Amino acid sequence: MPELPEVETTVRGLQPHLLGTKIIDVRFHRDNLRTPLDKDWIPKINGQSINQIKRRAKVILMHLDNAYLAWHLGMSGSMRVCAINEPLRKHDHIEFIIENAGKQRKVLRFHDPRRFGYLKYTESEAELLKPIEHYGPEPFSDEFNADYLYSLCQNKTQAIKSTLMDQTVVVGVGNIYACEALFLAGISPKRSSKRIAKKRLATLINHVQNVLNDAIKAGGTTLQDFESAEAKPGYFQQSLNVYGKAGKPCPHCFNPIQSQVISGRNTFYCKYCQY
DNA sequence: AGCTCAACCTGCTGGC
DNA sequence: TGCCAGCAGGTTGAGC
Repeated sequence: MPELPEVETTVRGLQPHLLGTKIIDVRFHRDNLRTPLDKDWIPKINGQSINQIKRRAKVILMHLDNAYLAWHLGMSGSMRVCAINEPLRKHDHIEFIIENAGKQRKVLRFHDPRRFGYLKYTESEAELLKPIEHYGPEPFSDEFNADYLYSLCQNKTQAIKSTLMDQTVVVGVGNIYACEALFLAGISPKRSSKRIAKKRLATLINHVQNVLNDAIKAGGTTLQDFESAEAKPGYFQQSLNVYGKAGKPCPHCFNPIQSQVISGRNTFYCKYCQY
């Protein structure tokens, strides 16, 4: 997926098209994504307006008049708004027909080849947030600071990269941006979390924030499956330093970038610049 | 308690 | 050219 910048880009792209519009109809083109799709609520949301669209962690939250929706893009999901007569693409699993104040209709489509995404309907905000209530702070919040991260790391022997990708520690950092932030901070992804000085963790936090911010500004990283809400590709991939660059020269020292699986995920780093 | 790994699914790429 | 193994941005839960 879409890591945090891609989800944020999607939210920003959807807002101008969807806010204030009314849901006319919902169509499912299959029965299940990661979890079964429950059709019972469809009649309940027809006629409701979309009043708010926001992001928490990697989840897109929509507030309707009397209901809430949580969308997760999984590993390959994307959402786009298009003309109502545009032909369905393969893997367009969900459609929301929407109508604006001028009675013009468009369609919101959820596309997800690998079907790791989900759509959840609830009628209370508490229930909406339940699946993500154990999550850690947002990476841009004041809560995500060196004191916080240092104290958490004290009882963790696992690799710092695994800690960084743990959504209960901080949300939104996936494999790409974990690799990139660790490279910029000069910290080896394999280093035990408890063996990193607080000052270095402060540097790491800065780079996590910078890397995510730059990616949001660039409209998200486009790999194979990501498309932003208006189906324009993002451009951040041009500025990746190490991710996916095994064997290519390190931008700092020109030695070849290494790759190694850490906690089941391929990890890219420079063994000379990161320790 | 902390950590690792498999599983969920399809599509693309690279090697033979 | 064509086939097939391997790999891909996330998350969860089982098992060590």
